[in-house]
Amino acid sequence: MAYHHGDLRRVLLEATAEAIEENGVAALSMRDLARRAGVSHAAPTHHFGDKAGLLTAFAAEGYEQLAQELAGGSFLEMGVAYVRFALTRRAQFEVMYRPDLYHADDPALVAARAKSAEALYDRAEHGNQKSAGDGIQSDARNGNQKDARITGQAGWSIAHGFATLWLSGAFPDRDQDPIALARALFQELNRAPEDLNRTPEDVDRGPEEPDPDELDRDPEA
Amino acid sequence: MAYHHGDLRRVLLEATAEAIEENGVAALSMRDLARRAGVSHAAPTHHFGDKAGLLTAFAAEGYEQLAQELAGGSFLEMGVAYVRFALTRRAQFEVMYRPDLYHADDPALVAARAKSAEALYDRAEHGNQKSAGDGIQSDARNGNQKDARITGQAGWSIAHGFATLWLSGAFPDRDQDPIALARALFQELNRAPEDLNRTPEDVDRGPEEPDPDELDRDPEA
DNA sequence: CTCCAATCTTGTCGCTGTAAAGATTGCTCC
DNA sequence: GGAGCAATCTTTACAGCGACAAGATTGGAG
Repeated sequence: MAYHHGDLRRVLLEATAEAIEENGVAALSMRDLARRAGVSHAAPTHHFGDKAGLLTAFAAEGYEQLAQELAGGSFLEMGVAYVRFALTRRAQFEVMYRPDLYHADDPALVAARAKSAEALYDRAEHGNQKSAGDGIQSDARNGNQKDARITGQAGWSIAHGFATLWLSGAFPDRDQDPIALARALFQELNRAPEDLNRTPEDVDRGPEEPDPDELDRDPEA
Repeated sequence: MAYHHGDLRRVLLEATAEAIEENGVAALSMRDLARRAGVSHAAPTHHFGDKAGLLTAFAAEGYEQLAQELAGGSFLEMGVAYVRFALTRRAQFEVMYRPDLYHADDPALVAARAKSAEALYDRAEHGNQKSAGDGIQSDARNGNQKDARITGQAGWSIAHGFATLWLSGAFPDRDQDPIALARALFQELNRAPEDLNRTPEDVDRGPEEPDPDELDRDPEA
């Protein structure tokens, strides 16, 4: 174990995920990470400045990974991918949404976070290419960007809420497949939003001409 | 500041909320609470055993309060009440859903948590008395308890997800009224679930006779 | 009035994060 | 190839933390 470890930074980030998954983020300790990496207790500080710095890098990496896994697929599949990410990369997920743990204004982190948020809203806005009947659909048909954001935030909320509730053990069906349950919950999202009486501010937002690439409205039911 | 403080336990619980709202739960310190209460550093331990014990009592109190604020009102209003609770009693809310911070098997806490969960599911099951057209409705019309649980979990998820995302600053519209935004998101929940093709296991769950107290199905759209 | 149990204090221990200063190494430039 | 330099890691030190043990103080029951 020489002075130059090779890629201590990377090793520490992986040890972070490991440690959090084992003992929770509250019990995370820099010195424990150093021990796991076989390095002196002050070595981690050199790479990340302080504990918040470590978690900043950890969260930023998480946002990058999330943005990547969110790319492609329908709106519904994006929700599924969101939940899958939360359950698979549990440690990253838990840190990402606890901004009191890291430097929330770090440029790299802000950029990564914006990237994944963009994926979320983009899908809500540009609609759902291939899953007519999936349960989650976009509001792009009326070209209303505000509705798209509402749709995106609703989908984000239900996916995020399910993931956190599941992870915290709040749901009773612990033996069930969480992904299947998540799909069932997504079905509860609006499928026929044309009966939503929109508020006046929504309407004057733009002309209501139907979208040319409207292809996800199926006449069933 | 005599030996018998009066109601140190209560004072400490209130100081806990204060400290968490100021510096986040990660920075919470028993010794700081003692300082706030004007008491020696070991006094809190006597009342709660350890830090996890303090947070156990704190979370249990939170679940009690939540159950209380969830009582009464429509299914939609319950969602609103949930969000309002999360934003108002932020410290309690943050601790409640971090079971790694407290003794999750504590009897008092388990009871309190069950009480609020019961309120959630009950409303989903027994339906929505007064808000036909509110956007969230129960599935009780087909007497299917599984659907009711799905409905309840979907509502819980979207409310919980919105609350946590809002609190973590994930949404861009920080200036907007969060309660109004929450209402808008709840509108995205299913209003016409009769077009949901239910799976076979759902169907054989019981006879499909319509509920006698069916009163929230409006024929619009 | 006495005694006891509840309450709070004091002192101590090992652990933590952070900072400062020193040791070792690899790389660059001459 | 050798000097110097910057990056990397170690060592040492310190204050704050949670937890424990032992002692001081108090209110109330008998």
